[in-house]
Amino acid sequence: MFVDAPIAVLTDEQERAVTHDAGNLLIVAGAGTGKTATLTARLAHLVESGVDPERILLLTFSRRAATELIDRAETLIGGSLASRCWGGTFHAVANRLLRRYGQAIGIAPDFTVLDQADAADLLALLRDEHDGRPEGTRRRARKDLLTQVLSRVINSRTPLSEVLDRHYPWIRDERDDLRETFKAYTARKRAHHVLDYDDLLLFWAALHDAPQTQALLIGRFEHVLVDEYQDTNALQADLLEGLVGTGATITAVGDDAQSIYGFRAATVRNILDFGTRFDADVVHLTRNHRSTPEILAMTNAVMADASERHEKDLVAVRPAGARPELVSSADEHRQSVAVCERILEHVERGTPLTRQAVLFRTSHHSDLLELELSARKIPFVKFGGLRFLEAAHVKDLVCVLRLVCNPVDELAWFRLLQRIDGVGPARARRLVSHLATERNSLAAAIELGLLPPEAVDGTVDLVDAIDRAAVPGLVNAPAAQIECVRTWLDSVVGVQHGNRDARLADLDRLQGAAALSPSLSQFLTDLTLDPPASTGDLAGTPHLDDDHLTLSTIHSAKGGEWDVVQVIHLADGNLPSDLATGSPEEIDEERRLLYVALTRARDHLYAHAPLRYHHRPRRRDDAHGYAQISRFLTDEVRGHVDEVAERVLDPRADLPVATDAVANVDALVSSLLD
DNA sequence: GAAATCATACTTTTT
DNA sequence: GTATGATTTC
Repeated sequence: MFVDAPIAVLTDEQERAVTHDAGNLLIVAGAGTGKTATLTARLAHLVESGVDPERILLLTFSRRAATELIDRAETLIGGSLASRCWGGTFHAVANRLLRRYGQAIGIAPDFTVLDQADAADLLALLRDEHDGRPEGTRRRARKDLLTQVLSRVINSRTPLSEVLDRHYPWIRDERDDLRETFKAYTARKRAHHVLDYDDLLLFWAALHDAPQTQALLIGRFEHVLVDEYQDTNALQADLLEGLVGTGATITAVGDDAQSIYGFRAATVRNILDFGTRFDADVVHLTRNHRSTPEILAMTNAVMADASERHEKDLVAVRPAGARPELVSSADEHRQSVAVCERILEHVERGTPLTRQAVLFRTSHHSDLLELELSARKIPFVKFGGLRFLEAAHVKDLVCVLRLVCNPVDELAWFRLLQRIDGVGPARARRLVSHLATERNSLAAAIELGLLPPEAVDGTVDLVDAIDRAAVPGLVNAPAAQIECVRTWLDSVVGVQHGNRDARLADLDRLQGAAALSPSLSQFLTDLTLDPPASTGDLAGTPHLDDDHLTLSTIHSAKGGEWDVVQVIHLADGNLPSDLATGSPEEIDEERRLLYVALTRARDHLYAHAPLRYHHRPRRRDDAHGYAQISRFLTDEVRGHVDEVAERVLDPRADLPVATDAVANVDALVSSLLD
């Protein structure tokens, strides 16, 4: 996916960044200016100049990005030196540090990590426990929202009431309930040695704050390299400050024009303030080595309209190429056809599928295209969007496995017990508190009448399965452990939501992936901290050898580049998404999103705009689904593209013909004549 | 207290 | 079109 050729010879501006040796450094690297090459070279440079790789920390946005950086640095300097340096996401690194040093601040090393869905479940559970049923018929915030609110409070370090006012005004009057729920949630997590994503960062910060652990960490990392700095949040910036406090030198790389994670409380302030806050030198990379001048002219024009000014335009260094095309199609279906035709054209002209990508704002934007691709037998791998982990059957498997590792995992019990006929939320809750206090006393629970008779068998089967998988002999054989619980699991899979066969296949794939893990708990942690990013990730390697096209959300395409890029659904409501047009800031972020998408292209860029949507009229006053072309494609921008109408347009010709209309009129007339 | 039915926000991007 | 929560039913 990341195919950019390393730049053999560094430019002057890159060279300065690579060899900088006077404290903290900020590299403002515009799109395609050789950011990865520069970071790689700097890593290699550090190692060659004698820094112990063990004392280098690479903070990236995904584990994939970290391993790629390390691999490339290795090829530069040879040997396996670089493989010893630390790398990964903020969360993954926090996880490692806390397992090693957490004990000193009261974190048991065997904590489990809650993913967002778990956190939401727990919050909902506690809210119900706490305020029982609220008076009146008032409708409460849904549980996903609870995690969002709390997470924003923590990551942006902003008080609850302010977060509510600014971002969630419609649930402002639930503030008191929310506060109580959040407190109970925190207490419960602490009591059960469970950390959520935000806790990982908070406790990492605590490692810096506590004198004992800070002493341990002094000198632990000499150099910290942070990628995609524009997408970090306030809490993460504080973490860097903590690292500086232990003697680390920071190199941050980012581009304020590519900041697209505001919804996760990321703030451009981080990159804007870095220079002063960390007393850092700033180097700008402005020469774009990736795209043709024609493509750059268009992307520069898109950013020119941003309400917030950014660095000056990028300068192209590549020779002239083809102008980007703005392709309008009659509707979504024609758009898919147009995309496929261009893909095949480029394949014929010598660009393999792996060097082509189709990008879009939201995951389901590719639904129709996926059908068309399958029909034409064009292989693809999709990145981003609904994750594997969120599917009910996968969560079920994960919960059983968590119980194998930790028999008192309340959340897991709570979820699984409800899979059993005759057990709902109320019985599940009572059983959970029983099982959590008196381990393994299922028999006692049955005697106490906590289970209705018809549910006994299913529950016994579940407990047996877990016991079988938890025998000491299997501890280092995750796949075998999964096998033990499969019989029970397979009996409940798909009962609620159907689609049984596909779900069983998913479980098979997970089992295959688990076989590669050293232990079950390691497998589970990896799964939550570094979930499979693409549909192909778990399918095993054969998939990846094949020539395949990349489909990706724009968010997941960050950092990637392809020879041919097609961006689809450039219509108002889709990009900008109509869910994100509430404030000027949000619209600006949507614009940057488009900018990120367009700047992924090296040689050929196509922007697709369907003019009509059959399925979903975006607005009531637009009942026929006619679309406005994205507001970001202004006349100025369109001056830099060739406009292609996929087909002579008379959208009305596509309206379904009401075959009985004439007959109805005739019937009416004849009835009047009677 | 579980299961079935109903009503109504909400619909995205990810560690 | 969907998923979650509230309500009613068994």
